[in-house]
Amino acid sequence: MQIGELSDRAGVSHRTIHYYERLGLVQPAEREGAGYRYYDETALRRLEKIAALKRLGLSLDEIAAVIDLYFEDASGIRGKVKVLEILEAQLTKANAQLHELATFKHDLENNIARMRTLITEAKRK
Amino acid sequence: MQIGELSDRAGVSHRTIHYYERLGLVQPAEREGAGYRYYDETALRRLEKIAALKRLGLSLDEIAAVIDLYFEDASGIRGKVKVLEILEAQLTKANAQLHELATFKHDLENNIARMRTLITEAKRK
DNA sequence: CCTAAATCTACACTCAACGTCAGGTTTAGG
DNA sequence: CCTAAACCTGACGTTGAGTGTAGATTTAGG
Repeated sequence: MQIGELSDRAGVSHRTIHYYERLGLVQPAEREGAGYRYYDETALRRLEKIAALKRLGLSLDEIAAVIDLYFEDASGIRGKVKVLEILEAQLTKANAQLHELATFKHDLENNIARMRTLITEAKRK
Repeated sequence: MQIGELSDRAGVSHRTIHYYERLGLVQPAEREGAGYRYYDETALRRLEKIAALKRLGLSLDEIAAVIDLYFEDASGIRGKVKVLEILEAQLTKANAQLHELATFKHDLENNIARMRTLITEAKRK
């Protein structure tokens, strides 16, 4: 698959893929002859994973630090202790975020109920 | 309280507070005489709320759209239907995010366990 | 009263994460 | 064989969220 199809399927622009490539986030499986990039399915899965991690608020740099965990053979991971530290830091962050998100959701639901009441009252008047 | 104390207590720079003011996120309680900004405790609470919403991934624009819900008298909120739409969209987003975050946390825990095993093995060898 | 610390405005700069544009090459289909 | 569509690189532009700096003013403490 070429970059056009990949970008369509992943829902990102080809320039974004180029950019991610420079950051080491995705690499084409092949680059023969004229220099066209050819990708396999794992590239798509990587882009989807990147999108998911972005939604959680990770920067592209942070993503670069962990993305290989999802795709590389476990035994091939270098600097395991370092990676472990990153993961544990992220876990702590994730827990805090879960807590905040739950609170936020609760507040939202309260506010929505409040808004509904106000709107109904305003209409009745 | 002046901007220096506020920025210290909120853990943001005074430049950031100026910036937030331009976006309508915080306003000084008073601006008498020489133009110095004087804040009350609610300003601090607003800054803390802003930080919390940022941690959830809201942009400053999105925050501007809802921050008043937390501080303004409910009956004073203009454009209630609009606000309701924003809130409901955010609730949907929050639910999706909760789900993703839970998955992410689960993956993290698995990966941490995996790293631990690999490190232990490497040491024993 | 005087000076150092705090504050003011305004403009410029940074950084991440892209998008746009220009000019050139390559490939697939009629 | 030819041309439109897809691709390439490189340079520059943009947006969001600030940070830095300069020059002027103000205020508080000795």
